[in-house]
Amino acid sequence: MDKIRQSTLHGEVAERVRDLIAQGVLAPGSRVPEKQLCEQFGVSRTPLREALKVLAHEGFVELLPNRGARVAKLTRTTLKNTFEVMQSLEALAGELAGARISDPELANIEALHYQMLAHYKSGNMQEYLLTNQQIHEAIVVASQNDVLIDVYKNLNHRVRRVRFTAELSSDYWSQAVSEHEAMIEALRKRDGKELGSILSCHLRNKVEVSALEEMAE
Amino acid sequence: MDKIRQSTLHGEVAERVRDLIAQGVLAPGSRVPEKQLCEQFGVSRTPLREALKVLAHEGFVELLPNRGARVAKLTRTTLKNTFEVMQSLEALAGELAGARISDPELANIEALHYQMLAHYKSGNMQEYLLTNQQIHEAIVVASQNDVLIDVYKNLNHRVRRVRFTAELSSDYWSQAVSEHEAMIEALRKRDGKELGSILSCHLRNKVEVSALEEMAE
DNA sequence: CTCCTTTTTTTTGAATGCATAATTAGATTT
DNA sequence: AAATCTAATTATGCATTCAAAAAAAAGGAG
Repeated sequence: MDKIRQSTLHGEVAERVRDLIAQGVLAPGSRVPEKQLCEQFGVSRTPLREALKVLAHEGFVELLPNRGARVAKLTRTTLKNTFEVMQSLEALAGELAGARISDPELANIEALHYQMLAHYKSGNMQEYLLTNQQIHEAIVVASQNDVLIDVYKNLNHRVRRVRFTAELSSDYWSQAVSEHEAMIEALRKRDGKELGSILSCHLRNKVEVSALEEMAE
Repeated sequence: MDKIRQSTLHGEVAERVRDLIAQGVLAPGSRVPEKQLCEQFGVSRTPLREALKVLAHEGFVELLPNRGARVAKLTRTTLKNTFEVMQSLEALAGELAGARISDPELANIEALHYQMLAHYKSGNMQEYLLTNQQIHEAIVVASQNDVLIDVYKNLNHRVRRVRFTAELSSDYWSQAVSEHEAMIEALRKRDGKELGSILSCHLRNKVEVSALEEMAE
């Protein structure tokens, strides 16, 4: 069952702006052109500004007094800090998922896992990273902790713009894959403790950080 | 050095509304009276509504289409989930703080610890809980991870309205105190691993949850 | 008196308006 | 021509206005 899509105008606008930032259309450090975006979206400044307030709170933009919103730069430090927190949240998610995951959810993750392996074999980095990401998200969802899911998704959003652009070294890549094997094994045994500790050591984040660090700031 | 206090009107308003919710002036489930609050704060509806969008994103209020904002109810489940995440974040904070805490920060936490012990001895629950809270916050700050600090503070905000109203049983209370002793010990040794594991087992949250559960929803 | 319908009032969501601050463009001086 | 000062333009922050929706009040039937 899907969540009720509460369509609020400012919410729609926020999502569009988030996309523009993620896609790099709005460059880090650049100002957010209110008027132009209003025309582009066909809305007045009110809902756009409401959206900007939310985005500022989320860390996507910075509000400078009397000079509007600027796209926030993703510094190396912030990126590292974000991954640090996400890793910890994933560890918690793994622990909880071990106890709470449903059979269909497990089956879905297994399916994703084999997909991911296929992408690994064929060397398709883009697809690999996407599927990898979906697995991690699925584990978080399986935690059944709405607050956790919420916070995780928000952090994930923030780093979206540097995601999927990384080049993994083959060493790290193969290690990440073997860790994923262990994760699936732990999940099948519904061993949350084990899954949690694998995830908290899982160096996916570290890999990405090292690969992405140069992109930030 | 304190952060630059960027005073935005909507930010101020958001804080005021948060306070009203925390203090119970705005009851859970009740509607947020825009007009009245505007008069009370002496601002127009624009900044108030901007604040409400942010508060909705933070989980303080819910926005219902064409019927404005309602104060979000803090259900037992949400409360439990929130503490679950906070506990995990504190564990991470402890780990990081062990490696990164500065001498003045440590001294400050030690001072707070003795204060807390004094409140324990004199049976002053209110002051005890407040100081206890300050210690946990100080550890989070000592992690030097801005993202972590940010997320933690936000979650802390959300549960503020049920904080400091709990009645702890003396058993739990004494155990919590002894755990705090161990925490301080670990901090002195700058043993992040140890501190992290103490915090992740620390049942302060559980205690509060059990005491607070009846208050929620 | 209770329940339902219709009208009035209030509230909400979003656009517009306006004063102030910031930016740009142009003029003046060196 | 470079630099500084001034005027025009534009952008921003907040208040106000307006149409549509919801809530409340008044009226009428059973």
